[in-house]
This record gives sequence, structure tokens and C-alpha cells, in this order.
Amino acid sequence: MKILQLHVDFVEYEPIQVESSVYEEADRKVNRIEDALLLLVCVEKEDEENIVDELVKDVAQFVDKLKVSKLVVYPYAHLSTELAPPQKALSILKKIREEFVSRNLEVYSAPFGWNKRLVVSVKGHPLAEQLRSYGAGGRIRTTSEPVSTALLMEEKLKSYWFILTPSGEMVPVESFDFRGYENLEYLTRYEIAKSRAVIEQPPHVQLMKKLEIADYENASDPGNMRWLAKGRLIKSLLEQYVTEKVIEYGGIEVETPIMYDLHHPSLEKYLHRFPARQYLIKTEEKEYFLRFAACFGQFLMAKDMVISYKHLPFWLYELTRYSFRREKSGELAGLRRLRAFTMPDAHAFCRDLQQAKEEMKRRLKLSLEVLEGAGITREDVEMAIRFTKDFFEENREFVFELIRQFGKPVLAEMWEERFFYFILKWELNFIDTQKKAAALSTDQIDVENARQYGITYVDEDGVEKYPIILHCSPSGAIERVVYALLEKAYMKMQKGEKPMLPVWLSPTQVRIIPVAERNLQDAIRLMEELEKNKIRVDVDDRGESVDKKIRDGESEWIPYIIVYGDKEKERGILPVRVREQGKIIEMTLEELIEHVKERIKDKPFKPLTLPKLLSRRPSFK
RNA sequence: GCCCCGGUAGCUCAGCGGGUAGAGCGGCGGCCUUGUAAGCCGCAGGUCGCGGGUUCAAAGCCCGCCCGGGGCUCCA
Repeated sequence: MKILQLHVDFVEYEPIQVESSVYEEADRKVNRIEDALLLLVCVEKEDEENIVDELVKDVAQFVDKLKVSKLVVYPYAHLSTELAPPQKALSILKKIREEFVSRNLEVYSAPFGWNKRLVVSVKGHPLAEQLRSYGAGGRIRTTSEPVSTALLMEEKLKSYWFILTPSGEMVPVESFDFRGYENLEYLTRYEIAKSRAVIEQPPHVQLMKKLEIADYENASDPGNMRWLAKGRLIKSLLEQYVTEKVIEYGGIEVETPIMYDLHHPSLEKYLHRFPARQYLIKTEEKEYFLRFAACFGQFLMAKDMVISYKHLPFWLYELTRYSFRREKSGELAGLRRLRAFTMPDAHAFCRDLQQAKEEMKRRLKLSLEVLEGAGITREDVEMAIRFTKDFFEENREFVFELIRQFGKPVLAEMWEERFFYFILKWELNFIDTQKKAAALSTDQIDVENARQYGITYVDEDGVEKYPIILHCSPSGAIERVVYALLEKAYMKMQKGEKPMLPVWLSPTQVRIIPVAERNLQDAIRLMEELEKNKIRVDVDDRGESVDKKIRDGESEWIPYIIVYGDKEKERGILPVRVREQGKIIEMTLEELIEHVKERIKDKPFKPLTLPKLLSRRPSFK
């Protein structure tokens, strides 16, 4: 027996005409039931009455969990090709209904043996759709039965989980000794078990507000943030940094539209392959969706390029501001998961699998460098790698090369069959304070979209071929990098250490605090000296006490604080409060400049756009 | 989406067996001219998320909605 169980806002059915010699009496009228559990029941050849108990018990659990009181039992033949004879099917259906009635449920029965018109509106939560199978009918077949792809996905996606180690071991997760690999264990649990009760809001949310980085914007859709001056600077620096790194690696930077025709033939299929919901925009003539990555734009561009094997591999790169994904509202959380986010998206077009594998190694190296530059080290991330069984068996050595490159044991998920467009994918996951995993960098080997979009190159033998495409985001969403930095800082706070951002990302790098009003002009001159060397400096000229200003500077996580008074003017030496070391170090101006420059090195610089004098600076609410 | 929790001054929060709205921080004004994590005094500031309902009376109780958080094996 197969049951497709749907939690519905409403279901409407209307008996149209009798279709079978065995049928129940019914009126030809529309029946509408709201907020109910709809059971599309298909009785199969081998089914006996004794499976009814099992079924009723399962359903009762859901009734309880979903807090519904109405059940609609709907005979639905289309879930199987091995149907029970009608008499028997009807009698089993009746038994099911009786059982539910005896459990005090409000049971509605669609008539057996009729051709019926059916309208349903399924609720959008994870438990709303369930396909279950009972008795000798056994497993759900993945053949041509008209069960939706989304439901079949579960079966195809049957996963086997392992830990792969740099030394070449492949250990089923159950038997891996996680001692010394706590974060990997958290990632594993997060990916496989996933349930955990955490009540507080993620710590980075409070920090992003307190540090005036980002905030919610109630007037927009949830998951669309506003970035305040300091946050905009941080984000902008990260954007520039990632872009520079990708270009250095050979990325060809382009820009593509953010919205696309919902019914464009190439895109339509791709969209259907991914159930995530999009933002839709209706104009008078057409419907558009907002891009959820740069894939479309770049593929449509690559399709119009004349490509020879001599050009391969080449990269198209775009920093998407924004990519849009209408994530379910319950999944949004601070900067961890947004509906509008900024993502570097780099696609490499490769001649064949061999070339794709070589490229992928380069891109893993790039990703690790980019994260490290942003302040997220290898210790902060855990790798997950996912592949089809076939791919792994044929490319085992390559998979382990990636793992050796990463240098720590890695969580591996192996799929029986390929459902997605890729045959291998890795991600670097940040494990946050709440032990939740968020993917940052990622790369995939796509063997399907070149054909889908008609992207071809001419090979040495003069034949047009489809390239293999790698999809890489070297840093992951920029917002998520900020989230990771803030969460990392919070973890430092918990250990009693001083939190801070990397110096090159700190909105104010050096703060000068004049002791008395008469020192202000000198402080401003000092600021100007530092600014000439591309260092972000401000001066706290407010009428507060020195102690108070130091306290404020510390709570803004400013890396270098200088108190400047008569003594400094006389001696020409600066007492620099160095946050990283938690102490005051005396330096000359030149030494300070050298010190800061050494920290910032090859990272991009942008000026802070807020007024340099704190007394002139509006604070954000 | 669904379930649970929350929304009170710019911020953090108290008040919630219904009876004229509070603190700290911040802001503004004044005094102090300051030496390495909060100087002192004063003042202003609130359709208690929004809309309905119950009541002589609602921040509080009831219903709906919006926003945030957590959870729901959701995550390209």
C-alpha cells in the first residue's frame, strides 16, 4: 500500500462520474475541507487487512504532531501499477476509515470508484508531504510512476556517510573516533541528525547591532538587511578583496542581470530542478524571477561565446549583489541565512574531467587563501565533500588529494545515484557558537548544464563538445563571512579574551584621544599623518573623560588607541594601546605606521566615510 | 509554511492577579579640562509592534496581522 500524506490548507474534490464497476454512492457536488490531513491511498495487490493497524498508528502520530483533527481518506490509484482488485481495495479503505473514526477523528471519505476533480493546497512545512509504503508492495519504485520528483528525490538521495582522512582512510561515521575533532563531530551531527534545542538568538546578531555593522529593516522583506556605515565598509572591503583574489587567479569579471524570464526554456528546467522558492516579479507582459546565483547570467553569456579547446580552462566571475533566495521564514537567522545576499560566483569551463579535477585543486587552494585572508583559518572550518558512488569509485585518488590539501578529516556523503547536476561538491563549513554549520566556500563539478544551456567548445579533432563546468564561491556569501567573523569573536569573548576583527577590516584602525582641549589640534595633525599612509584614524574630541573615551574605544574593538596629551607632545613618543596584546606599547609615529602596515599588508584599503571627529558623528540607533 | 517564545523611551530591560508608564545606558544643556575600561548635576524623550474585541477602565485579558528569535531531519 502506498500513501501520499499531505497536510493541506484545504482540499476540494468533486465526484464527476463513475469509473469502475465497484463504486460507492456519492453526490456530484464540491466537497471542501480546510486544514486537514489528506491521505491519498493506493491499495496494492499484495495488501491484506492486517497492514491497516500499522498505517493508522503512523497517521495518528502525525495527527498528533501536526495538531489536525480532520482526515480526508481519498482513494488514489495512481501511486502504483500493481493495484488490488476493486472489491478488496474498497474493503480495506473502509476498514481504514472505521479505525480513524474509532479514534475520534473527523473523517471525510472521498468516494471509491469515481473520477473526481481534485484541488489541493499543501502547507509549506517539511512534514507536510510524506510518501509512505506498507506491506508486501515494499519500496517505492523509482520508475515512471507519476509521483512528483520532489518525493522521489528522497529515495534517490539515499546517502552513506563517512569520514575521509588525509592518510587515506574511509571510516563510516558511526565508527569514527571524533576525539580531538569536536567541530567535525558537530558538523556530522548537524548534517545527519540536525535537531538541537537552542533558545537564544545567535550571538552575532547582537554584535552586528552593537558594532553598527548591520541591522534588520522592517520595511523590507525579512532576510534583507540594511548595512550601516561601518558594516558597509567591512562588506565592501571583503567584496574588493575576494574579487582581487579571483582576478589574480584568472577570473574574467562580468556583470549579468539580476532578473530573468521565468518561462525562458533553458531556465525553466533548471528552476524545476531546484525546489527553492524565488522572488517573482510581475510586469504587465511577463513574469520574472530574481536570480539565486550568477549561474544563469554566466551560462547564457558562455553560450554566446566562441570557445576553442585552446581557451580552456577559463573562468567567468561575478560578485552578485544580490543573489536572492526566498528561504522559508523560519530558517532566516541574523546574517547566517538571508534572502538577499552578496556572493562571489566563479565558473570554470573545462575541457574534460581531467582538466576539471586540476582546476578544482587550484580553486580549493584559492578558497582556503581567501578565507584565511578574511580571518577565517583552517581551524575554524570543517570540510564536507559529497559525491556519487560512481564518481568516487573511479576518482578515489583525486578525492583524497582534496582532503590532503585541506589537511584534516572530512565528512563525506556518498549518493547512490546522481540527482543534482553535479557529481562532486565540497564545502567549507563554519561551526558557530550554537554548534550550527554554515557553508562558506564551495565548489561543484557540473556535468549537466553545458548541455542544458547549449554551451560548447570545439576540440582538437574539430568536434563540438560540452565543457564540464565548475561552480565555485571562494568565500561563500560575504554576509556569511561577516557572520563567521562575529561568531568567532564572540567565542573569544567567552574564553575571556578580547574580541576583534582583522585590522584591515576594522572600521577605525587607530583612535586618537586628546587629553585636554588644548591637545586637539595636535591630535588632528597626528591623524592626518597616519591618514597619508592609508590608515583609518579618528579623533575622539567629545567632552568626555579620558577614561570614558578609552572605554568606548575598547567596546568598539578598535585595534590601536592612543591617548595624546602634553607628555606626548614633548617626548614625541606615542603610548599605543594594542588590543591584540592587551597592553600599551610605546612607539614612534614611524614605528606605528610600519606596525599597522605590516598587519594590513596586501589587503585593500578604503576610507571610513563617517566624520573623523567623533563629536560630529551621528550614531545609529 | 507550521509550532513555541518575544516586541514597553534611541538601546538593554522592569512593570503584566486590569486602575494616570519606570530604571540604567544613550541624547541634549551646564559644570569639570581630564592621563589608559563608565566624572558630577539637570532636562527632554513613550498612540507599551499594528488593528479589532471584552471592560466603567487594557501595556496587561481575547482574536487577527506585522516584525524578531528558537524549533520542525529545510538548505542550489
